[in-house]
Amino acid sequence: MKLMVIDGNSIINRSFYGVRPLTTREGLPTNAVYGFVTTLLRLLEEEKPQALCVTFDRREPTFRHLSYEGYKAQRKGMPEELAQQMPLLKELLDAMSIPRYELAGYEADDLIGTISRKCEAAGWDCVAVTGDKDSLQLITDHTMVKLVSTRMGQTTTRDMTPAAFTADYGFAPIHMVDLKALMGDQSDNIPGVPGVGEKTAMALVQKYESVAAIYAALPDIDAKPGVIKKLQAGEDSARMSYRLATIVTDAPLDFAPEDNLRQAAKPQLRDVLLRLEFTKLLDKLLGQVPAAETAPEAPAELTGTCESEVVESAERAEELLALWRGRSEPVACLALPELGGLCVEWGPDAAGKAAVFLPGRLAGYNDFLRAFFGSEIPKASHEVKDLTRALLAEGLPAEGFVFDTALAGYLLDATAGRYDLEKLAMSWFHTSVPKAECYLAPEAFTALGEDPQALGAFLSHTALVAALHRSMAPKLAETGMEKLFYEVELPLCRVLAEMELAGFRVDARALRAFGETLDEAIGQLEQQIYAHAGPFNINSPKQLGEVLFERLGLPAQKKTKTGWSTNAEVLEKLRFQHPIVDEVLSYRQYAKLKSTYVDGLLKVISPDGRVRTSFQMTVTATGRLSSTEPNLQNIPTRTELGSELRRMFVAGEGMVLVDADYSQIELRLLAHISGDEAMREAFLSGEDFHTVTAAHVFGVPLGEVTPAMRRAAKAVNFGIVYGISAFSLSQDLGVTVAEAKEYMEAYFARFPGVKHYMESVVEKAKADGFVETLWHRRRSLPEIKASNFNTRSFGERVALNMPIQGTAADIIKLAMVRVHRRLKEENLSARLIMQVHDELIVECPGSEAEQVKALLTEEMEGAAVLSVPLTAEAHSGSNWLECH
DNA sequence: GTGGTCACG
DNA sequence: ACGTACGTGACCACT
Repeated sequence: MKLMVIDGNSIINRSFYGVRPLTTREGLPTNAVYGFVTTLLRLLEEEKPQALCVTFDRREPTFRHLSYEGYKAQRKGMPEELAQQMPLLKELLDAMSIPRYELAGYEADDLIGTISRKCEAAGWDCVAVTGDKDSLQLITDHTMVKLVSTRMGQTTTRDMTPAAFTADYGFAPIHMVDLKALMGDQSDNIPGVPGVGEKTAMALVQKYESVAAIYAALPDIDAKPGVIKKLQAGEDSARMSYRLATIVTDAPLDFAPEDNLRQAAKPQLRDVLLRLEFTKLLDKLLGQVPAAETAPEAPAELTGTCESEVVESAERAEELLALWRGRSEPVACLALPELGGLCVEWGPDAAGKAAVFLPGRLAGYNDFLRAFFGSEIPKASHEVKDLTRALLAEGLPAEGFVFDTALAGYLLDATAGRYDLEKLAMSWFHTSVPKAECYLAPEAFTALGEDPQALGAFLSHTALVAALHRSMAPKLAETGMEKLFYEVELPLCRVLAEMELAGFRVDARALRAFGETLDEAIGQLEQQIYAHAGPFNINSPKQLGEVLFERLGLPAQKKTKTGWSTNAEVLEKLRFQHPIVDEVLSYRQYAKLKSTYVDGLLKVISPDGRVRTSFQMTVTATGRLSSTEPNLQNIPTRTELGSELRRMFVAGEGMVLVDADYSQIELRLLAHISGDEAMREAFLSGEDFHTVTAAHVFGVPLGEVTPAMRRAAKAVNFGIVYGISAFSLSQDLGVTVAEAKEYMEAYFARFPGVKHYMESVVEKAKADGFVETLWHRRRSLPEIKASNFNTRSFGERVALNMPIQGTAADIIKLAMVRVHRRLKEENLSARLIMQVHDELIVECPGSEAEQVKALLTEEMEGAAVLSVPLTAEAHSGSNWLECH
């Protein structure tokens, strides 16, 4: 029989430092528990013990403390994020029916020592799992130590048997104590013999085996005179260290190996795993329990109380529409891709009723959609922007959306990353729902009406939308985000849906021609580079690094995880050392333009000559939109060659583009939010802001500000918005850290309100655990309380940046809704087609250009009232380069 | 799938 | 002493 005993503290510690940070939706750290469980599962697989238990340290002073006060005095308390996870782990072990042992006054390894001896006495084998080399003294023919070590993120174990130990150390395991007694152990505060280190101690133990034998033979031992002297002087310390290093094997522990035989997990295991949000482990740990039995333990409104029907007659559909009209509570609705089916769930509060509408089963399906989505029946749905786009694409109306569970989930936790219904069920109700593939997989999708499982999944997701709405809506009110949600994000869905459908006209011919020019340049540069270094793949940072820094011997500047850094900043510094460097820089620039922009865009131009981006509303942590497939928010502008691409983005036939952008909105928000008088005046003066700042910081009149002074002031201005440090500023400006520090000090002296804002926002973030924008958009910030310096510093920079970047995002989103509304009200055929964070683009007939310019400026400037002017400038032109 | 690089605000 | 700007997405090489 075999028992495995795990050193709980040792393994959870390793997991904490070895596993990337993980938290639940509410910010509870779980990485150490996760690491522990995965390690445990692997060990069980490897050893297949019949019995299993875990030991823990107690905080109380140990037996060994009593004999030596300094013992472990230097051990630091565990970090808060780890301490929080200890009770979680214990709860999880209990749920898994794994016995755990702790005893006041004893450490985990004392308990392991005791347990291993009791196992042996009962005729059992014992496997002790720990990362602590101390325990190697416990190794016998029947006790093996599985030594866990973490190297470069990889956890490995070594089976230490008597043979393995002796091969490593050259003496028997029991003399590990003697080794420790001589060499000491910093981390355990065992002094050892002063002046005797690992080498000397190893040699002594290998020769004489024990401390007792060494001192018995002194001074006639085979060692240098100096060592003998140190041994003589350190005898007391050696004997005391011997006691300290000896693991207790007779702790008063009520233990019998057979009490630890593996047992079935307790029912609450499911709850514990759900609370920890260990979705992936759920299947593994609940093991062979059939799927039906692990079906969702849904909140009341999600369980079997839902009556459902597949609607098959126009009369019934009419009846239902009549029933829903005039409701104040929304119905929940979920549509299949391309409107291939619709499920509507309604009912008083919890008990739901649901109806499914399918094109194959309901004659007049399209008419029903038109009536349903053309009505004011209030609707809660999931990913309203996409549904709206699907409806509009079919020429159908899209009215009455009053809630979006994905969008609400995002506002309530902007860093969660995913907001699909499966994830929301987990994080909001700690329950699992069937996977969306159940009804989205091609087979299920086509046969939805005949497949009860697919239909059931579709229904339960719709019911989930209803349940989420009931839980989320009050939370939006509590957090002050109602206005942001109902007046900005939700109406924005319609605006973005229309923008995505509209697309942006691209001149494919010009683009192809540009591509050919680039190709020629790329080919030439390639030949020049090969002439210096022979052929290699210039696109491979690895090969390029080898060529530059090994073959050509250029001085390497920075390293990355995997090799030499070859980025533009590094190459810039090497430009004058070898002609190849400039060629590589040019090559990179051309290759980027060709592959990402020319080829990338050509691939996605629709037959009508337009590209259609997707705007993501639930991606960024600050509230900005993002743009994908293609990303139209990073079309080049900073270099002349790159900005040529903007010439290819053109207005449609007979149309023009009107582009309007906010002028320095983030710095204006800094002035507004911080309330700094001098900064506000700088904006009110109407002079160039960076120049005014420079005049203040350097104490010179406006007319005497040099370009270098302006550049420095500008860098500090942006630095403040990003959460500045003197180091980064110095890098940015190419000055010393000391000079950068001087700039910052001068800046803060002139703008004390900004300094005060920076301090108070960080302080408030620490108190609240989150930061927010003027419209109460929120970002939770568990990092700001972290014990790790870098993590915490990151949290502080985010605390400074998010309210500014996020408020700018709030404002332009509101402006988009306002612009959209005004364009409609004024019966213009102009339409919004792009947003790039502080810039909006409208496409309109040439005749509307002047009116649209005025309208854009007015609605953008009027979107917020700040204590400084908020200004936007509009230009028109036939392509993006011309109008920006 | 991850890391390096580079395009944008 | 720590190692540094904030927020994104696409492409390429390489595992």
